[in-house]
Amino acid sequence: MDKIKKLTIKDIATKANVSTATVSRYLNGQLNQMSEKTAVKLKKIIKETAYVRNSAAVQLAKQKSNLVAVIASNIDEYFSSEYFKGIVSLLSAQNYIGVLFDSNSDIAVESALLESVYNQDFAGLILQPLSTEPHLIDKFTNNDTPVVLIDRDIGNGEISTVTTNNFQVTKFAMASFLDEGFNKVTIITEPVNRISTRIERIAGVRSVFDHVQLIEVDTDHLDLSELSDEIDINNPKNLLFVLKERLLIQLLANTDLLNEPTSRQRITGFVDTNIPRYLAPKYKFIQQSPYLMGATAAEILMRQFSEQHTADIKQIVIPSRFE
Amino acid sequence: MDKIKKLTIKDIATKANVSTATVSRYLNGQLNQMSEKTAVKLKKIIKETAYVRNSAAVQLAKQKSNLVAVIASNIDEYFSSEYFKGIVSLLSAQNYIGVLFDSNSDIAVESALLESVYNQDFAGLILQPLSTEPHLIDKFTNNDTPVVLIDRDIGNGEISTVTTNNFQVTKFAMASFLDEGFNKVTIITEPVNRISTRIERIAGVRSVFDHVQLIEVDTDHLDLSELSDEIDINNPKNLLFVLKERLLIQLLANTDLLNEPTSRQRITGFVDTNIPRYLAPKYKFIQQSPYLMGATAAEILMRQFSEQHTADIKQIVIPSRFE
DNA sequence: TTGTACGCGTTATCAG
DNA sequence: CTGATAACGCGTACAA
Repeated sequence: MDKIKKLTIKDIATKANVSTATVSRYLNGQLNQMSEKTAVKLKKIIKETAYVRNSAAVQLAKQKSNLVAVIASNIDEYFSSEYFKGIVSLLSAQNYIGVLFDSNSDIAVESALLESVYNQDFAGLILQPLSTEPHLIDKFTNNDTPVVLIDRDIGNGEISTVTTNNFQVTKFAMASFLDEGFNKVTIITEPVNRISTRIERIAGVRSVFDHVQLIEVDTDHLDLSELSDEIDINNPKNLLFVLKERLLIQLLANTDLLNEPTSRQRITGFVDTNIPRYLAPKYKFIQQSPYLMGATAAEILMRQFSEQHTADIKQIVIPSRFE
Repeated sequence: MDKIKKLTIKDIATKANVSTATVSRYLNGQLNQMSEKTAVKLKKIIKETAYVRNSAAVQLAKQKSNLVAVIASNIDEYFSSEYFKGIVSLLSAQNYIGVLFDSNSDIAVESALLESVYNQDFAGLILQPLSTEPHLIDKFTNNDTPVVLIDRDIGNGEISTVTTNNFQVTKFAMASFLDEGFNKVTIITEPVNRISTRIERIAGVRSVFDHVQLIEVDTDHLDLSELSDEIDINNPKNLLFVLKERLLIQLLANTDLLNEPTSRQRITGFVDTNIPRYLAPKYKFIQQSPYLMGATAAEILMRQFSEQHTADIKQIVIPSRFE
């Protein structure tokens, strides 16, 4: 039951008959600054002793942690956990740790989290933004802390961003439905606010259809009967386009649209999981690639760690599929 | 665009005309060790300057971080994100940070994560275990790092654990179905292995029904037609009991059980979200309280932070509801 | 190529 | 009640 005394860089230095500075150089990959003999010796000893650096000390000396903050707008959603997985898989390969925070779709929470993250010297930040206030992020960039936005844009071109082709893929899908004879689209979404994904998707619909109805609902307090009153359900040329999977599932499960005599697909939307396909195997939906989006965001972030003056801002688009 | 120089404890001490030691005491809440006057003065200055401690320095000095590792067996599941939320809500109130890791249902990954977490001096660990090897956890307890298990037990009574009443609630639900005239149960689950939740649920079924069929499937590669061949689907007295929500949804969406002429509920299971209820509004399912489980685990963990020799091991049970 | 000495911000100890 | 000072473990000028 004894506490295991952890080795320090000093112990390693002593064992190897070199100075701590040399060990430190080895640990930081500055192998060209020492004889090959020394490097080999250190490699052996470190392996044998299973020595690991004390990350607190590293952090204190370097004035940066190995923590990357990831602020999701809602971690309940499959989309979030999936892109978080993508982020973590890349980060951990470079010994960074992804820390997941949840702004819970609440701008005040987001603001508090950003403040807290800022104060903790995180090495970087990946943010799925709620607000469009760039000044919240300026603190980080002024502090040389790289920031990457994911999923949503905030409209200033200063920050690297990973999104999907919301407008294009929506337009593509809508064009397909137009061909099938639809003449009206009812969009069902959570409140649009200034959320770029929703704005772009709606624009995608409007670029194809003239007759567009927009219904904003609250997922947690959805009144289906109230909703169906608003929808022109008996018009077979009215397409339902649902921007959020949970809403889509609820509608698929509770309307008769699935068992239409015409058996024509009259409802579609953005999906994250396979569940909508269980419910309607022959329907086509728009599917994103959250894992890839996360991995990409992490990659961009880490590139900014190494490059000195993070000159090139990148707007990366990971396309979605309509299928 | 200037870098903002962060204040140090030294700066505060100078401004207040006291020593750094005094400031440190104030920061640690040792208010009885100083005059009220000093305390008031410090409070004012710290508020005005918006000073925050450098957590790396704290960590180095205390030899413990403010990070709590949370290792989930699969973060894709709603159950995980929900209990993680519960954990975070309690931790953050005490300035601890929850770090989410995903063992991805892979014992090798779990083992590697534990090793990595151990080396990073996390303040504590909340683990949803895959393996039942206690020696993986001994390292932590030997090191005075508190550990709490969540959802699943590993069978040695040495570690605090938060679970639900898998056996009891299953038994209760089964008794209700027995009353309705069922005489056989088909359990559909992912491979049982040594996972305590699954074992207990199966035992709950067996405590009520004599005729029990067990089918182990792989969620990601589920062949529905193959499955229905195995099930005695035409026997109206055969109940389907599904241990995993994703499987349950898939079955609900793809079988005709929902539209039985008898309109009797012939399928049930454990659920995490409302989705199964969308599909079958009148059915009864077993619902856990993951958020509460997480909050409870965090509370136990934090109690172990303060108490010296974490004497009392607790086995907490958060009951599930059949409704 | 290698070593020394100091800085990083905080806490703990011991002396007043 | 308060202060001085030695750790804590590592990175990095600067020196050799």
